[in-house]
Amino acid sequence: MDNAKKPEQNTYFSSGSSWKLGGQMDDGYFFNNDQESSILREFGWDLQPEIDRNYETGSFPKFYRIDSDLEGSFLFPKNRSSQCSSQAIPIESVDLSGDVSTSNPSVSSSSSEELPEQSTASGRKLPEIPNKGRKKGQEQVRQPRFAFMTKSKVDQLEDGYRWRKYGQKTVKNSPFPRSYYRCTNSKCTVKKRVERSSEDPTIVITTYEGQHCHYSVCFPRGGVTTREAAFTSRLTASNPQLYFSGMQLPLGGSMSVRQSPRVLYEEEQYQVLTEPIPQLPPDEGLLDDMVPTRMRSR
DNA sequence: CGTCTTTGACCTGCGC
DNA sequence: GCGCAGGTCAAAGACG
Repeated sequence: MDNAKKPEQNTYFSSGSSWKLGGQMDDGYFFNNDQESSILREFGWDLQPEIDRNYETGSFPKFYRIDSDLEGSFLFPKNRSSQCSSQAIPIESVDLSGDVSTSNPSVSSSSSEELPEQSTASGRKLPEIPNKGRKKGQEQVRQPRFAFMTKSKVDQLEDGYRWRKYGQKTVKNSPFPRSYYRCTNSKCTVKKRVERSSEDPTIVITTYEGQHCHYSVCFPRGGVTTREAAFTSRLTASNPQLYFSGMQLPLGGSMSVRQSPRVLYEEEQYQVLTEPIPQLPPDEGLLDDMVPTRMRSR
């Protein structure tokens, strides 16, 4: 990555060994790169500037609205059965242990290519099956990964899903620890890592691994509902099999209640967009995913 | 009381 | 074989 050309506030995505695409907040475009925009258009997305929030909030800085005719129909795609499909096209996994700026830019964003066995750029295999439960020599199945860097003052970015922290480790050559989270849905194996860049402490590197096989928590809770939630839900709803650079975008509904609230509210600049997203009737069998136990019991 | 975070211990793979 | 680093487990405590 070229730091000299790096926008002041931006986000980079990666699902391979390279980071791609910076999006500036103040120019109204997230995917302001022709090549990347064309990729998105291949997915049938109609790119329109949609959301603008500064990095003080810890939210995604910029989104695009897609398929304007989907308004009001998000959260519940017509083809619901595909939500849990496993048609992710595996691609090279992200290796964030090293210098992301030295990654290989030749990794294509095309999702039409199926690549063989996944491994990190360093060749290190990462455990998927719990170490203690894995037999020696047992094949490790790697989930596709998707990572992005976002300028943010808070570590926990809103992504619409509820996460449980299960570990934290210090990172070599970095003063900032790396946190490990798992999706709180018992049936969902998605994990994410959150760490700050040692080179630029204002940058949060979030790596998702796996696919959510459920809907995000999308009901407004305590008035905390974001337009990002609406948008991201729309993304997964409109194209549940959408994988950016090989993996489904890890996007979902409103922020989780336990997403480090102390951190969030300690940020004086933190502000919540109050425009509500349309509430849609819960679907059978997905109540667990969409309505937390506490809410249902009240 | 259920859920979540914290944190030290443990496991595994890799490089030397 | 050893040390290191990344990743995970699980007990304890905090929180609402």
